[in-house]
Amino acid sequence: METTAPTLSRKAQIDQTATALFRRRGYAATSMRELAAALGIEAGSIYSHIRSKEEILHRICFRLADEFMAGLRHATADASASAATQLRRAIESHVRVLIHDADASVVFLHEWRHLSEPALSEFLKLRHDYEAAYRELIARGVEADELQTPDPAFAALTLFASLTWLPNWYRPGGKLGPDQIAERLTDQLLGGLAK
Amino acid sequence: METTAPTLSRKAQIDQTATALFRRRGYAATSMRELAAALGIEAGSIYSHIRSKEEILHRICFRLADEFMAGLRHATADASASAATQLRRAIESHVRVLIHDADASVVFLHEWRHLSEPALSEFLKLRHDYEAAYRELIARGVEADELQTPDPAFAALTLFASLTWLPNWYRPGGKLGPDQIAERLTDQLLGGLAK
DNA sequence: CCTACCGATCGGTAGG
DNA sequence: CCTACCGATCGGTAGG
Repeated sequence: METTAPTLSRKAQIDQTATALFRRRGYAATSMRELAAALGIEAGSIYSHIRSKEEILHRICFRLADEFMAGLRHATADASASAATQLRRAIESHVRVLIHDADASVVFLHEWRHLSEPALSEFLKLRHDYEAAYRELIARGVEADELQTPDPAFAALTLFASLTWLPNWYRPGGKLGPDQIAERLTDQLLGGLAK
Repeated sequence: METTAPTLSRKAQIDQTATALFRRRGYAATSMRELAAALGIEAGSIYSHIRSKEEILHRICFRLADEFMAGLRHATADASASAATQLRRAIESHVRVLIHDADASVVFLHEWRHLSEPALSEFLKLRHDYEAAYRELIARGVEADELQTPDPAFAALTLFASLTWLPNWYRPGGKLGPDQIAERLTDQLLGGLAK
């Protein structure tokens, strides 16, 4: 019987193990020697697969940025769908990424500030565009009278807040799945506004 | 004319400067030499006022825990007030601490994990009790039919999410003051539920 | 509060 | 992938 677990390349193993460590202890507090120990090799050996510690962080942050962006594009691809529907789909996609790639998501959310320039500015621009797209969706929904909220900007803030907080409480196998979480967020945070 | 600015003790200056640095760069990524430079003294000199780097973090985290706890106690002291009123007052108090002590609040919210035992466990217990008190308030409000929400536990999560996210967007002098933010949070997050 | 320093650890490299 | 090591920097201390 052959093994079914796909064999990760050493580089992929490094990324995966580093992601878990960066999440648990923070990027700055994680040493390359800890990472090496977790991989069962010596510290120096890591550098035949990667160039620097920050390169790992860079890869994690921008890979996740890509995933979130791709989900958003997919959710808004159907121009015939209402803004409310596009928003719900976007939230669902975001929640799925958070849940499916939980460790990397938390690193993406909290450790990006340790990127140095010019990566830091690139990252912030991506995040700004992502958030702007959500604000735009909410604004369109309000304008089309599909959504109602007393303060669209505030609604967007609470939405991002809840999405960012999710990894702090979500446990796989809990009573709420991705779809139900997305539904609750869409309904409750935006004022139960899907009319 | 006498100076009105109160002269901070050197220890208080160290705490204040460290708080700003810990917020901006993170606890682990902030060195005592950076802190010393920001204070205009040499690194070794800091240690005539404090015992260790972690002692500073400890003081920040537990001072803020005290502030949040005291606000909660004050908000719930009037037993004749409804649960909804107590909840609104508690949120107002929390928002005021976040805004008034912004740097320290962010350190409290994100850098506590660098505390070592037994402080870490003490801290987590305080936070757990604090969150439990909010869940209790929400549950009492729902039971008394003063609040309505499809899922009280979920409402509590979105509330903490929004409170934790606030320092990320709040700018002093913006259009929303503490009271209005607290009102929006109470109304919008809990389903516009103050009947 | 400074000078001078401690041992430990950091990210990273050379050579095999 | 390991051994052996680099210079830099870390938190912290002794002595004045």
